[in-house]
Amino acid sequence: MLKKERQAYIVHQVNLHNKVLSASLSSEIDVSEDTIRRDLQELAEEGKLIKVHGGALSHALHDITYPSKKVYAQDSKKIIAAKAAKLIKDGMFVLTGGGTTIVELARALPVQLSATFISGSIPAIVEYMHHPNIEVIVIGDKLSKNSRITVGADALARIKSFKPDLCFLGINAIDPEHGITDNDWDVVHLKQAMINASQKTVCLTISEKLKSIQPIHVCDLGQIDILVTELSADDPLLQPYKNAGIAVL
Amino acid sequence: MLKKERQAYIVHQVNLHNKVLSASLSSEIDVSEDTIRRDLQELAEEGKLIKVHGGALSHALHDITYPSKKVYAQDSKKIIAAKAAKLIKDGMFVLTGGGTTIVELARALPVQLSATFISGSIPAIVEYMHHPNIEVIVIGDKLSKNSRITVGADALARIKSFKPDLCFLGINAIDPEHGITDNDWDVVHLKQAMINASQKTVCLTISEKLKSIQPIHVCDLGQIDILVTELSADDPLLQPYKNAGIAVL
DNA sequence: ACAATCTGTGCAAAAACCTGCAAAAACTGC
DNA sequence: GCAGTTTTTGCAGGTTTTTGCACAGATTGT
Repeated sequence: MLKKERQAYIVHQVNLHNKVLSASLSSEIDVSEDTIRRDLQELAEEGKLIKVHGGALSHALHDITYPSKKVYAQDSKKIIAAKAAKLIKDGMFVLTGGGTTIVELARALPVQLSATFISGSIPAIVEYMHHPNIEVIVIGDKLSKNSRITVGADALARIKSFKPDLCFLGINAIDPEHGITDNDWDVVHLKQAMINASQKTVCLTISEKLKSIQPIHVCDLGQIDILVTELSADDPLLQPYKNAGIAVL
Repeated sequence: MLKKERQAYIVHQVNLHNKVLSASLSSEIDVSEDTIRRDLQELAEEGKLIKVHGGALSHALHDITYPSKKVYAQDSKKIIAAKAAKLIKDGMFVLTGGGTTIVELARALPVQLSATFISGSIPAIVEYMHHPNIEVIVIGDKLSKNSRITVGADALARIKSFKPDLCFLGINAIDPEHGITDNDWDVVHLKQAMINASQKTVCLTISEKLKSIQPIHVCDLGQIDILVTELSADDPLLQPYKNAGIAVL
């Protein structure tokens, strides 16, 4: 990895998470902490960030206006993203849906990961675009404004033409009895196509949605392979899903 | 391998992957690293890429990671965008390419405009997404990181299936004699497909590029209908294009 | 206060770079 | 066609940059 590239990544991380730790950057990028420190120092001199003991902070954090446009339950989603990111290995083809959890997953991907991501979600694509070693394939079609994902016959047909290793879905409702449900007709079709195309399906959800139901049926529990929540794997809430044969992280 | 050919290959690699390493290029093309270094140096002087220790980076990476950096000649581009926006009427189907000028156009669209935009440029799509009355159709395919636009056979085929009223292209080089030229093989194909599909083609460019030439031919002047620059329509620089039958704004 | 962590400095090895040079290739004018 | 010139390329050398490590001093939290 080039020095400039590394520094660009650090700036990106700072802007994204408002803070970075020297130690975690060091292990992420796989260089010594000394190098990270030297990078932070240079970037601080250029005014790109603010260096503090143990890492660096973004300039925005020092601003008076700390906008509370926080994503709902963002902390939980970060935990989910970190767990899910570990499932992706170098060289994989990964299909992802939309939603804030998927965006968090995109942000949590390690720098050195070299994989191909297929998606129709514009916010997710924007995140993938920033990762140096990730190839992006955009699924085209009409853009649904509220979900910010492409939907329609074209998108469905294109998804069918792939055979990705993994598929990540952020889901709105899951229930041991009724399986996965949703409330948007187009998005339901998309999710079904994605599940059918993929070798393994991973569902991401915050625990709050673990026993909820929406009007449209997406698929039964049998069709999903892995469920990721912010809870620890032995939480009693997850037992019904383990009983259904789903691996729980 | 010819020198020009080699340099074109390097530029293409940079456009595609956002970075190149001197060492890997050297073994790929089978020339010494010194030669690669000299190439990178020349290309950097021409502004085609950014040379760094160990290789080179694309300009796009810098734009992405340092968003504070001003878009080149942004004031001129805002003027161009304002003029171009007037061409779009309610109900139209509009095909747009990529580039900062197109993004400015997207920002300059009036709120009440209700039209359908078709594009493969991610930054442009992000802008369209924010407009309440605009429908967006995304052209899918592999994402070229440098130009942040989808390129490939799929994108070309999809463009051919539309018959939009207008097509807006941000162009890198135009010349009264050689017409429109560019430097990225994939983008050239895209532009050609867009021009052929559309009923009318509108080219946006800052005056600085009015008499410049790039290595790959896109189309002749006869194929474009309207040229928009930041200059006033009676500027002598624009006379050759008016003589060629192009409407100038 | 003390232990753990983080920081700055100096140093050494590796990698990348620059300069000058010479051979080979391409071009030029005759 | 051919001698002379220019361009291109690889190589040898010496220089600079980058990076990891060691160690001593500073900072932090309990």
